[in-house]
Amino acid sequence: MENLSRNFYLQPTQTVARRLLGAILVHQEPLGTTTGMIIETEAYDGENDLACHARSGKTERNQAMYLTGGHAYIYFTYGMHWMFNVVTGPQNYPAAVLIRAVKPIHGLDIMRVRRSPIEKKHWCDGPAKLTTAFHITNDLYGADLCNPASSLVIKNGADISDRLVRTTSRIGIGYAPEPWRSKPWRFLLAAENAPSLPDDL
DNA sequence: TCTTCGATTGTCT
DNA sequence: GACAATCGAAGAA
Repeated sequence: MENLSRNFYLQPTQTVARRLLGAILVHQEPLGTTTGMIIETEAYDGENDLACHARSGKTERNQAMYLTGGHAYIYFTYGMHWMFNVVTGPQNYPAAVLIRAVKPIHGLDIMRVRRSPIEKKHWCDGPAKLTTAFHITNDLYGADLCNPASSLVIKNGADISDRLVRTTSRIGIGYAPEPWRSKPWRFLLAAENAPSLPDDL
């Protein structure tokens, strides 16, 4: 199973968001390795997208969005939650895909400790939930997901057919004006539709 | 199952 | 000083 390539992340943001469905998020930690299949994403596409954090230009917080595709953009919000995004597109084009949900595969014992007493089906079904279960924090800000030596990578997973994918408008961006608020840039795969995996992870 | 609401702090205006 | 790419508990139905 191979890491997704740099070229993969240089595709248009919406394409990357759609194609990340079925891919495998892998975090190697001292305690062990946690993995999960990505089942929900959102695309944020450049300074012209008024729902994107880069809408007001480059700041200290969002500078990672200006890196070349394939890096991690991580930020803190609502006073208590970490969010994990994957930067897309060429350098200096601020776009990213928010990873909103994954289906846990490996490292379940580690996740159980972190997410207890919540029941398993809710361990990773929200963007701040999966960062807790996978222990993704600001330490990984700007990390290169294409570097094989990186502790956080995304691997090629299952090919997801269009009939299993739903799109909706993005969540939590009520401040954004139209047409951005209604752009169908959220991509979902129902957890029960997520294919099972080869067991060579 | 659905809806409401409090928690809590970094970042930008 | 306002507010945020949210979560989870609690209460209603």
